[in-house]
Amino acid sequence: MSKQEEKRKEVDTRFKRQVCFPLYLCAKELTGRYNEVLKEFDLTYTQYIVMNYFWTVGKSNLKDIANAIMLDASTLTPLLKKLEAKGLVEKKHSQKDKRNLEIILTPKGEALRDKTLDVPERVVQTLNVKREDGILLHDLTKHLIDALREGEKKE
Amino acid sequence: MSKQEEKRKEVDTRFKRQVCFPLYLCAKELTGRYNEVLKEFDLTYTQYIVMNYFWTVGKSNLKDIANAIMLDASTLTPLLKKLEAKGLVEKKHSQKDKRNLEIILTPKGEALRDKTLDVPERVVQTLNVKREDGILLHDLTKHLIDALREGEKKE
DNA sequence: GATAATTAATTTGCAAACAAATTAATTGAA
DNA sequence: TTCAATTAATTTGTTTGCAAATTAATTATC
Repeated sequence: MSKQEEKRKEVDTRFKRQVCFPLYLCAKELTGRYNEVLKEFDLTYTQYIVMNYFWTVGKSNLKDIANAIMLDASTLTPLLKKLEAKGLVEKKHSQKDKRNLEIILTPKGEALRDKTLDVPERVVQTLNVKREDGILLHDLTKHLIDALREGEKKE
Repeated sequence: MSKQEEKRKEVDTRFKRQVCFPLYLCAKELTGRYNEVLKEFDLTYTQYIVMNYFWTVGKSNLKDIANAIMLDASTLTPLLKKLEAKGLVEKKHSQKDKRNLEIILTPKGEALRDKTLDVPERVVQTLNVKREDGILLHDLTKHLIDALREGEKKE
């Protein structure tokens, strides 16, 4: 085996053995930072993600949200109950199909949008990451997610 | 504002607004794949991480593990109890300092090492990611984690 | 040497997160 | 049309994960 081949094998092994761990740590740390900033709005990171979905897409039903943000329906049921308890969303069963749960923003939920506009910026400020690294990280993870979802379709 | 400046601002905003979400999804998906593969060894991803720590470092105490893999002590207490119940580790209070909980691998825990050697490889095979992308992702997240830990020290 | 401060681990309480089972409503097939 | 299959959401059970409070042991201070 040539030196180059050995090197490639070593890097390969490193990748295979550890690629998940730093990723897992990063995600955990970053959502932690979000949670700190979001505390002032009485939101958790996941709740914030769901609210972002509403702010972007508007009203929706549980299944579509679950699909869009890749969360299990059984995770969303209690989460939406909490958002409802906070007066941010309202739920009602669809007339067309009573199985469907339609969820809409309340005025209070709508109003929260502007108040939280600078949250991502505030989080990024607490990390000392170079802009290029951040963009690269974003693109890579986005690309990976797209590939995974593409893969799921075929199966 | 020049076209280039506008572009930079747009990318900046995109980074600030979304860098966390794809990362969060990737980590969730990847740990999910690990969990699928690890089911056959009756291990969860986090339990596997802790076992990896023992396989690399050897015996340790709760605080050092918590620090090394960035998990709260209160997360590890029940996890170690489960590993103990499975007969993979043993716990005993240190003679020198009775507050310290020393944890060591049992022969069964030691033996599991070889059996799980190809787990990372099997997980990577289920993703269709290019080797370079994987290495890049690894390096970026590792770098980010290092920066975050460095930042913590100063505070 | 007694007491205060610190430290290591545990406990408690709460919020994800998913798998598997269940319920209720709709669609499809005989 | 009736009954089976499918679908949307919920419930149940288990594991993470952290924050805050607690317990037990050690170290520091007076």
